[in-house]
Amino acid sequence: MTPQEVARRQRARKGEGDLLRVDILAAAERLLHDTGSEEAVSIRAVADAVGVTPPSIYRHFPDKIHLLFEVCMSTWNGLADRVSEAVVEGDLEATLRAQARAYVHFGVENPEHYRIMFMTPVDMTPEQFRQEMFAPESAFALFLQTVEALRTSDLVRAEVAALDTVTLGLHLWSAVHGITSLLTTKPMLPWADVDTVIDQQLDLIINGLLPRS
Amino acid sequence: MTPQEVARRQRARKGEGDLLRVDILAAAERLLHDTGSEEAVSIRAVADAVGVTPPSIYRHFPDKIHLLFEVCMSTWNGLADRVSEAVVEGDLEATLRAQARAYVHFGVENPEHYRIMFMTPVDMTPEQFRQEMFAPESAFALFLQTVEALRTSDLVRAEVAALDTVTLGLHLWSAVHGITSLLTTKPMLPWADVDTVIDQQLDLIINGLLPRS
DNA sequence: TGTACATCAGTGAACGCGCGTTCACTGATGTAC
DNA sequence: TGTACATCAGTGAACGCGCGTTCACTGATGTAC
Repeated sequence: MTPQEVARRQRARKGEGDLLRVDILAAAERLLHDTGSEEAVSIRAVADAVGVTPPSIYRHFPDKIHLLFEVCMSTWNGLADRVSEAVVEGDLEATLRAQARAYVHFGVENPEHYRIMFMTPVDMTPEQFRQEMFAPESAFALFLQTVEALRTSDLVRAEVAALDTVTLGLHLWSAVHGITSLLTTKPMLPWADVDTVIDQQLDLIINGLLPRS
Repeated sequence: MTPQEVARRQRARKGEGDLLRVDILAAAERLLHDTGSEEAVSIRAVADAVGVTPPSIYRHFPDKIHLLFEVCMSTWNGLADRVSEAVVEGDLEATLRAQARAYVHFGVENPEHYRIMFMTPVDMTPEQFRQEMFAPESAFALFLQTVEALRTSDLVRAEVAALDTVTLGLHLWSAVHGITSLLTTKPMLPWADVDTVIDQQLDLIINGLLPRS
C-alpha cells in the first residue's frame, strides 16, 4: 500500500559527479517526451525520476530553464543528422522533400520540444540557445544549403532565383513549420496521414496553385 | 510614497450585475494585449485592474480558463468581419491575398491571443470554444468559401482542383499560419516588413517554385 | 409616506498547492604522509 | 599498512511566492404593504 518509490540513486564516486548530469538530462528528456507537457518537467519531478533530491540538480544546472533548453537543444541537434542524411545526390527537389519530411517528423515525434523551441515567446529562451539554434551545424543551416543550391540552379523561376537565400529559406521553413505546428496543435482537424500532408504541401509550393502553361 | 491604487469600483445597481462582466472582459483583454503574456492575466490582476476583489470574478465566469478563452474568442470573432470585408468582387486571387493579409495582421497585432488559440495544446481549450473556433461564421469558414471558389474556378491547376476543399484550405492556412507564428515567435530573424513577407509567401504558393512553361 | 424584508453585488479572510531555490550540513571517498 | 584530512556528491529542511478557488459574510438597493 505504500506508494511506489524510485530506488534512491547510488552516490557517484569522487570525480564522477558528472554521471548524474547525464542522468538528469535523460530523465528530463523522458519526462518531457512521455508527458508531452513542459509543466510536468519540474525540478522536483526530474529529481524524483533520477532518484535524487531537488537541490542536487543545482550542482549541474544553474536553473530550470537551462536544463529544459539543454534537453530541447540536444534533440534539435539530433535532427541535424537526419537532415543531412536526407540529401539525395543530384536531385535537389527530392532533397528538399526529404529534408522537409525529416523536419516535420521531428516535430510530430517531439511535439513539446518543438513547442518550447518554436512556439513560445523569445524572451523565454536563454541567450546561449538563441544562437545555437541557428548555428552553422544546425538543421536550419543545412536546410539553407539546399535552398541556396536550389535557388542558384536553373530549376527555379526567375523571380524565385532573385530572392535572397535566407529570405527564400524563411518562406519555405514557414510553410513546413505551419504544417508541423498545426498538426501537433490541432490534431482533431481532418488531416490526411502525416506524409501525405507534407507531400501535398510541398507539391503546392513547388508547383503552385496556378497552371504552368 | 504609497503604491498607486486603482480606485475601487463603484458597486452596480441591482439587476445590473452584468455591467461588471463586460468590464472584466475588457480589463482581461487589455491586460493580455498590453503585457503579451498569458501568465500576467491572473484572476488577481484582472480583479485589480477592474477595481474589485478576486472572488467577484467568479460570479461571472466559472473559472479562469473560460474567462481567458472568452477574451480570445471575441477578438477572433472580430477577425471574421475583417476577412469578409477583404473580399474583392470578381478577383479570387486578390481576395485570397487580402484575406491572408487580414489573418496575419490579426496574429501580429494580438500575438498572445494568437498563441493561446493556435500554438497551445488542444487539451487546454474548453470544449465549447473548440467548436466555436471553426463555426460557420468564423474567419476560417469564410476563408474556406474563398478556397472553394478558387478550387472550382478554372484558374487553378488540375491537381489542385482535384483536392478536397477542406484539405486545400488546411494547406493554405498552414502556410499563412507558419508565417504568423514565426513572425511573432522569432522576431529577431531577418524578416522583411510584414506585408512584404505575406505577399512573397503567397506569391510562392500561387506561382510555385518551378517555372511555368 | 414610512418601514420591513428579500434580493443581489460584492467583500475579507483564508485554504491548500506546488513550485524554484537556498542554506547549512553530512558522510563517503580518495590521498598524503 | 594505518591514519588524518581535504574534497566532493549529495541531503534535509525550509524559504517565500503567487496562484486559483471557496466560504461565510455584509450592506446597499429596490419592492411590497
